Amino acid sequence: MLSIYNTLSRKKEEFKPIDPNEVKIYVCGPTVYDYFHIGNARSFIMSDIIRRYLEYKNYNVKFVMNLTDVDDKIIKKSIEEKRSSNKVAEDYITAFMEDIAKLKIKKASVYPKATEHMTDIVDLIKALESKGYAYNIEGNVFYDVAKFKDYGKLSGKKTDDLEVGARIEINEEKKNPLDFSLWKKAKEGEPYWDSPWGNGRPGWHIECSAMSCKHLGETFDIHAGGNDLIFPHHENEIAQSEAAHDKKFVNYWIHFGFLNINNEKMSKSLGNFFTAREILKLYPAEAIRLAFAQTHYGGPLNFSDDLLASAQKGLEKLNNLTEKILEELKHAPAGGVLPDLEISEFKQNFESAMDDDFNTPQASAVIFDFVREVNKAISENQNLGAEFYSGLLEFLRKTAEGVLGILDIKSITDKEHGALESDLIELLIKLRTDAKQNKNYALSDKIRDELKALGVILQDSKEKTTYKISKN
RNA sequence: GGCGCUGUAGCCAAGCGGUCUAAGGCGAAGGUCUGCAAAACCUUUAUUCGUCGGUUCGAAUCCGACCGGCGCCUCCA
Repeated sequence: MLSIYNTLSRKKEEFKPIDPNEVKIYVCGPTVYDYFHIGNARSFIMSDIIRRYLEYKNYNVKFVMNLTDVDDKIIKKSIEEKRSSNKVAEDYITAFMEDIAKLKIKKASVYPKATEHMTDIVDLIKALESKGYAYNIEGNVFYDVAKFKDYGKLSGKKTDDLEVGARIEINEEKKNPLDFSLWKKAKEGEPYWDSPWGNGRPGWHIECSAMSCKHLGETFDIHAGGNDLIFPHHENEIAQSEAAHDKKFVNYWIHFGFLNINNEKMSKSLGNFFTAREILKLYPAEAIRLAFAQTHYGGPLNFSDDLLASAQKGLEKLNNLTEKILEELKHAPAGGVLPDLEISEFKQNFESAMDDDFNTPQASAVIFDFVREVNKAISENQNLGAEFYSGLLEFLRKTAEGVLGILDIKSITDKEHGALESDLIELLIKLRTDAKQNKNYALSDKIRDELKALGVILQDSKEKTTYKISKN
């Protein structure tokens, strides 16, 4: 049984999708005015793991991530760079897709863009207006927060408290400082769309309400995003969608903790960020994913080089074992020995960890327990059967690779060199082994050193010498 | 001021009433293997969970106070 911590109730709840076979998820995607940073990547990666686990559990997952491609920041950037805001958005969408792919994040079912949903957005605002939740002041349309009695139910805020403590700039036009823009009147030089209130563009919050409804329906299962979106963004989405449709908007709200740097939130405005692409030049996606998976998604995580370095180090263990399994699978006899190791137990532990509000730290601990126990079994037994090894591989394929995305079996299979190269290396190893047997250590060490200089690392074990290509 | 998160070994981090003399990763120390080395693998590594009280047969886990870190209330994943 899967349980999920729901921000709405502040409790773990049993997960029951509306349709028993299909899960509908909406995750707030990027505003495409820049490369996304590694803190944003945490939300994307964690929502990817959630999605993958639901698929592991045989749900059909409809996963929607919006792209905000019209916004103040994009306009600002387009002015700075003297090119159309369309072009700015387009370029960063391309970059976004590249980075997402490098992080091994599965593609969403749909990436709806705000600019392609103007009709839906306008219709939604019209519906709110006709129900008395919106008011128009000279082409600027605002949501009337006072009309929505449940306002604050997600963030736990009371409108009174907000009014007292808020640092909201008083806008003379608005009835209430909490009211937010649904439609912004176009200013000189800005992109605009036609609407019943005149030329303008949508506010940020309404996009998500309109697009989630369009692609997932008026009520759907899971809505996820960063902690900082709880208020006001998600609160406003609820206000818009529930006021317009008179039904519950979302059943489960999931929020991700921040990635901090020196215990401070990583953010564009503080300037203390690294882009995901920078980090991807230093570490493989698997290391980044493991580093994130080793902390629960809801808590804060302090980002550092050390964090990624130790994750990468840990990953080598997993890769070594996988490599060993693949190697053994080539020779292992059918019907060989089956050691006393219950793969099903690890599978069960993995599932119960993930079932408990996606406890990825526990789940990755299960993977490492598995690695240790398998290594032990391999060293204690001889002549292990092919059936055993393929069972191991199957487990890793489904869990470490399939759900957590911390293993890439194919990259281990595809050695980065051709058949000729591997034959030549094998030849040198053979010559070195002969030299060793003749106790010509000067020569054997020379071969080892020269190969190392070329990035080929030899590893002697009892029966044979193997090699590894080190990536520079 | 309001709302929320958080404090567990040298570092990162699960656990949230008994199976905890507390997972897992990094690091460190031993060991196996080896001509040597490297790698790999194995083993060990917190009687203790910010502090002080309380509840309980029993608390890292619940309650209270205090101390410390962070975030949201303005765009932000």
